[in-house]
Amino acid sequence: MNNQDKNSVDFIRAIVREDLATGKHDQIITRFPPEPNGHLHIGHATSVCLNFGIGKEAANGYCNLRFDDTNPSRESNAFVEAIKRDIRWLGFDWGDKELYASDYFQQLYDYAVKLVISGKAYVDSQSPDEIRESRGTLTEPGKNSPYRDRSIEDNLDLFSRMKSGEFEEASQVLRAKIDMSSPNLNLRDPVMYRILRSPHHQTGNEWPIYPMYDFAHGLSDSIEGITHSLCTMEYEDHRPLYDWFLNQLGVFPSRQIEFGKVLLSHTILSKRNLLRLVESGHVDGWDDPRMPTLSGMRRLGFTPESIRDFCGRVGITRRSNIADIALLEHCLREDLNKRAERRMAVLNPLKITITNYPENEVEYLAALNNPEDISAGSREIPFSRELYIEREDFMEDPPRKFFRLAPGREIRLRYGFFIKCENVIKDPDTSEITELQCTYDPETRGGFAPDGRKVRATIHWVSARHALPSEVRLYDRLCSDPNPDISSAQELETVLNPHSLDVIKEAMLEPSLKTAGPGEKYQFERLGYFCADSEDSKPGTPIFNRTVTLRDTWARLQKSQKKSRS
RNA sequence: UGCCCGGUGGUGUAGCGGUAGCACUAAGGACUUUGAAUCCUUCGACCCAGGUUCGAAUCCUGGCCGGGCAGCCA
Repeated sequence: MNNQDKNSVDFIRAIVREDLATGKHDQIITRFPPEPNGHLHIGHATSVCLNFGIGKEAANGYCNLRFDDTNPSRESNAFVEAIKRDIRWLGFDWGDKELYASDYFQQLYDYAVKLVISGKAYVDSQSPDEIRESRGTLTEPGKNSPYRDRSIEDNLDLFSRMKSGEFEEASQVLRAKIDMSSPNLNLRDPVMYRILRSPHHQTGNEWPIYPMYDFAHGLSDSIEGITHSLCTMEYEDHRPLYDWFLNQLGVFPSRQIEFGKVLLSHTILSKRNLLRLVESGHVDGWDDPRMPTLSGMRRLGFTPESIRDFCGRVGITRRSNIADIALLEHCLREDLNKRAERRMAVLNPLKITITNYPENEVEYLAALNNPEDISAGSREIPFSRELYIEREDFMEDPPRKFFRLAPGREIRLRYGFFIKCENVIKDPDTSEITELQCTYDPETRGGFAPDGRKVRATIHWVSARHALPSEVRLYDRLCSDPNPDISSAQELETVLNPHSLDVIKEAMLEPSLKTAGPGEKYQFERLGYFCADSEDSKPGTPIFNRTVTLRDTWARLQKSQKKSRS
């Protein structure tokens, strides 16, 4: 049984496959139904990929984008636009199927009237408090409303007066007449319509009453002919109600199927806490590169391909799960490794002088843009007497296994020359190293030694005179804890990674980076993947965000050495 | 002590009656003009207890653990 079953699909695709095979459906229609009251995040990406993915895979299938806009008091058009942008960016397309539950308000109202006429719905004039009290609890049944047995005529009259705006908010509701003693709370005469005076972003002031989710959602699905209505597990208890409305009305029976939400380690995903982050100023807004929102991830430098790959690898099940952010990062690196052009940049510069290199000379050396993709070509980088290298790449007293530059040691400058450290210059007061004096071997141009001698290390560098000083923002995971417990954390600070952002005001970049446009992605060799910030970069002075580091075996080695020493 | 769902290595997932596969992670090694990438190796799991069966991760029962549900939110 050790052969990979290539036909293995998630349980939802298995159902779809079966429905096609049995002829239950000859066309598959799904929908992605965001409420326009927040931003999409990585958790939503699973659902986007699932719904649009299935819509795309099935023969002549498709997926509607339907905004679930039944609560005007907390929704807005700005969210509609942001959500559309994010889905498009992720790589999905809804054709002309940009739909709104509000498109069906009249139809939904007519359905409600039908239920009133058939004695399955009634207007309840209890206060919200009374309704809540009579609903019962998890362990006790509810009690019937005193208005439950109003005549159909009275109900019709009252409901139409609700619609014409005669009543105050919260004074009346329309409820389905089901069973106040049901063990499923959703079936205890759920509210179908309430009175809301907020203007609606799509329908303006046309309606004073709005349908509740349970009533609107399934019927909207049915109206659109949705065959498989996919949602997360918390709606499972709503399924009997979903089916009840469709059955009572005898309309197209869309099928609701639930799947488990995907959480991500080392971050926060709940709408409430994301909002807290933004409002408290811990992050810079919904698109702060630390945010797990799609807009934040886009700004950080994520590619849509990597996110889709991640969603596919995590898969779909009915279990609750927390995916490891390391998997997301892996998907990103894998994608960027083959696509991002390489550049050199020194984050923490240490000046070196090549003492045997002529004072005013400059020469240009060819560097591969992407060793993984020769078609990416090459570029020329200037070399001169004074250079910057990474401070971390030199140690005066190197430990075992440190292969980089050290006194008397020869290493290679990438695409440059072999250099040897001859002298270390320090600040006499602080004894901080201020400069290294090195010699180079002109015979090693391009990094090859004609005599065949080897060096242990190759490091990156930038010509001091030609370097582009630039701001670089080093982002890291939002939370230090893999599974931050924010339910009990009063202070967000207790779960946030204090080093989620370190700003380097003056990193030294290779000059070719001067023209990097917003959103352009590069690998800074030996450091990581970086993306020109789309908000704060100016023409000629890009600001770079570190999207993700390279895997760093040396850093890990150091860490474990430190640990074993202490 | 209500109803519903779930429980396979650290994480995610496959397996659907013939005793566990894949990916990520981790550890080691090869290679290397990125301590990257690539390649190879290794560690590592069926929640528990009964039952059915020649045979159970798969079916049944009970328990334990985790999640969801008491908005005129979605």
